[in-house]
Amino acid sequence: MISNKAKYAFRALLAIAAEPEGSALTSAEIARRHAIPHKFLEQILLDLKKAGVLDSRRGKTGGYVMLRPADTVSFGEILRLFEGPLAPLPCLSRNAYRRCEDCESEANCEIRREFARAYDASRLVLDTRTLGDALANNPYGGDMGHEVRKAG
Amino acid sequence: MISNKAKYAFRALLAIAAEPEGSALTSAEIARRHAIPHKFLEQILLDLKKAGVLDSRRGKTGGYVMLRPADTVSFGEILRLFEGPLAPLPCLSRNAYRRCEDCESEANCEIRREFARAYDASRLVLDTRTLGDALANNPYGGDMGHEVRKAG
DNA sequence: GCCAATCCCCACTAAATAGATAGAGATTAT
DNA sequence: ATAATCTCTATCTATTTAGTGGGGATTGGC
Repeated sequence: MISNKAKYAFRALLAIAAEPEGSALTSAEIARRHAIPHKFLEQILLDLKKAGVLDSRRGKTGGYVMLRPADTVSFGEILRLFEGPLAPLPCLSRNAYRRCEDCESEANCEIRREFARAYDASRLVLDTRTLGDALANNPYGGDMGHEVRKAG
Repeated sequence: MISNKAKYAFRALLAIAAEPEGSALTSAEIARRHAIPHKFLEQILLDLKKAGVLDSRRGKTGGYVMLRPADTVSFGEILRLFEGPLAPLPCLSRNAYRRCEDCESEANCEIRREFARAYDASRLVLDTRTLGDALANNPYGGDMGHEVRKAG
């Protein structure tokens, strides 16, 4: 199960990305819409800003906007930001590799071999699908050009 | 990342399943071989017994044996036993479904839709591959008949 | 019958993580 | 000025993880 924090992050990002270009969304409004504790959400949005995903404006007409286009932000990237490595074993993480202390031989480790298969399968999805894909309501992830939302 | 507990469970199961039929393996021996804290491992083996995966004999010649054949025990089953539902969201778990409290419509939830894709991919692997497959060192999971170990 | 080895059961603890809550400071439009 | 917003730091509580520890029950060998 993913954490509430990560789920809140996705809810917020999808709301911000769905906003018309140039128009900012406040943390209070996002919190209200999705019943997210406001101060908790502020921390999350701040993390997303520090990670270079969001930009923000302060003051009366402030709020958050996407810094990068929604179709360049993958689900895997956001998940890693809030949950740490996605790999089921430290010895399978490319980004945060650590050897299992009790492992005699990675090449012969049955656990590693089987989990690598599961991890590869889910990573392929998570690192491929983007916020843009999700908003486009496009089950097979084809190129949608400039379109953002396809009517149902 | 999976828990130590789950990892220990896999190490123990693979050791027990690799044993010749009818010969039992003691918790002390498994703990020694794989540097697992003994008392912690005992709890794990007991859980596996209660789940109907292992059987045990007490007393001087005691130890643990597989209750079910290794090729009927999937990685997903063991993982669920120690980690709870594998689904990334409660609303995606078949076995332990719970509605997301803040969700207005599951059918229209972008987060649910995307995570379903990732979950399907990894579940397909975890619920298909068995301890037997892993021990057979058989990367593509074909039928190995009665063979348990294929020489390298 | 006794002993030692083993599994079985239950209680407890220490550290880390999740999920917030709180308060004050910085910036900006009006 | 002021009110609304983002920004930063600290703190708190509950849960989970990863064990540890002390016995009790069962069994085989003597």
